[in-house]
Amino acid sequence: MTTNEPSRPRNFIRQIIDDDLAAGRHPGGIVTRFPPEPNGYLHIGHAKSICLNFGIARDYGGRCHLRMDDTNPSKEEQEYIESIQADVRWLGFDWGTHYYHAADYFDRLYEWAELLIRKGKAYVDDQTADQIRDTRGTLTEPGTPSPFRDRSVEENLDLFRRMRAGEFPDGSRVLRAKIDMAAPNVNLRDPVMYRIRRESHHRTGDAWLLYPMYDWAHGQSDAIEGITHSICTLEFEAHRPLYDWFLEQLELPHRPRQLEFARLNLTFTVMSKRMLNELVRERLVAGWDDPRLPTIAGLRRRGYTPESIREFADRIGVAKADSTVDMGLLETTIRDDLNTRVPRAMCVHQPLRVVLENFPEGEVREIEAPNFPDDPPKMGFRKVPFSRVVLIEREDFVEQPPKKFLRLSPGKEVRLRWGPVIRCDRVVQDEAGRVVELRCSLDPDTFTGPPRDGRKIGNAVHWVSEAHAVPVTLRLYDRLFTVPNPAARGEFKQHLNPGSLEILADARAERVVGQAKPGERYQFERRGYYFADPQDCRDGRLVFNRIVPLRDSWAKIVAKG
RNA sequence: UGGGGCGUAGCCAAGUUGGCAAGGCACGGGACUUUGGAUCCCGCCACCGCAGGUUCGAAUCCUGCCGCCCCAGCCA
Repeated sequence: MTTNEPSRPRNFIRQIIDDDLAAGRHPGGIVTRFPPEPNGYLHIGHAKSICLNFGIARDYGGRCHLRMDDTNPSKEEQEYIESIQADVRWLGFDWGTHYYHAADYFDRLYEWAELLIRKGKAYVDDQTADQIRDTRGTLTEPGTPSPFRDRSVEENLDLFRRMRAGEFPDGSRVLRAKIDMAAPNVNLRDPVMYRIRRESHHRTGDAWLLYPMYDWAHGQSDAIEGITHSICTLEFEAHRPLYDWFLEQLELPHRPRQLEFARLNLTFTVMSKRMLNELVRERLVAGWDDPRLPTIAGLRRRGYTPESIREFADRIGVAKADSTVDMGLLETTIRDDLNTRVPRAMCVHQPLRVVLENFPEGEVREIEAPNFPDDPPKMGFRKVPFSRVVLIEREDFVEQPPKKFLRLSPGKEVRLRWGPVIRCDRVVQDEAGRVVELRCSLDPDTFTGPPRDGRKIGNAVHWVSEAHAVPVTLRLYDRLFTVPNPAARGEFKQHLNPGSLEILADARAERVVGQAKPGERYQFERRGYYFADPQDCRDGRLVFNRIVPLRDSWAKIVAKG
């Protein structure tokens, strides 16, 4: 690229908007909307849409509305509305005063429905749901018209008003658009516009028992709000002719344009509301905000930042081809984000006692260590207490080291990060042969620099002073499923990863970590990025969620043999 | 032998009017390193779904074929 412009996400939708603008089509500016149905929690697929819609509004100096697509009283709940608002805000977007509900348009929609009836473009159908389905035809055969299709305008109006007044039982009649029962696009075979449902609506209460269908409500809602580009996912592409048809019949001055893009799929997880719902309901996860879930709430609880999710949305792009993004890309993105903004600290996950025999008992040496070694001034320093007994990671000691092993083993040396070089002199085992302690000696000249004799020390391992260690609980999260595409075939729950959560209750962190506030993040050196759980850090107990492990190239070498 | 979409490297994805294939991730190699982290270099043999055609020249235009996705809720 030879352009010096900061790379703006380019995609076919922005292309279309550019063209529209160039043609002078939107003098009032660009208006988009994010229209979730409040019947579940938002997930990262929604985040893609949110970033797209709000991102466009931001970049084109327009606005983006948040609209609850609440046309179905039986599935929607207040809890979801609140979570949706919280999630969009957390992602960093602001709808200003433009918060709406499709339900707020029920009156207008009703008036417009009467208008369609008067134009002879809609009729009341007395058939049962089964009859309607049976007469819709198939994908290859046309449907057959309802016997009620040609009622008079007067009769239709009368019936429709009585439907509204509650004279008929649920499901007994519907209002249908009169389009074409032989249309090759089945969505145009006289789609249902209204159904009767005696249910309280979370917003309109018992004011209505007539509820509009999505197709009838959506485009009109867009038109009412002055939406210029109504961006939705691919499965609505076949609905676009219907979307346009309603708008055309109503002869509204404002004509929003529907555009469709491919929804996000991610490997090793599921994104469908149904499956997510099942996992939560059956307690296979701890709730909608379980850190293993791809929900916004889950990612937030895990410790992901809104910046990383926005960056992820930019990296994956927007197109029309069905695609499944590698979970590794999300992980890389959060690592990149956290790398430069989170302080480092040491935390031993599974401690092994190391006694430094030539260091005086009772003496404590305060070591100054940079919080961000790549650029120390950026985050300053903290004091790390050092004493005769330290704890190191069990896996950093191996009695019979494989080739290329750079950590500790009998007779070998290793550096304690920011501390001295130590040599393993003796291994203490219990009756079962399990290593319980290492007796080591340190090289006092190496506290602040390399060995004077120039000998090379392979690696530095993290450690904590036993006497100063702060106990922490670590929750190591891993992918929720063991296969790349759990939703593919069969029962997705069969592929749940039994190791998706490992709890380490005996981890020990260095002193500074004891001051961590809920919601703070650290990079525990050589292990990964961690997040002090906002809810479970209580009564002085520290619980950290592993956001993502560090890249582990040693594991890769081992795996290759 | 319905309609609507989509097919560019293992995964995403740019490719405006045809001029002769961006970038990211992953992967491989190297440099550097008191995180086997980070960073920096280099590489990643692309029959642009396939086959024809038009053209001096096609991922881009034309024709035919193949594959995948969506649609037959009084769900959204």
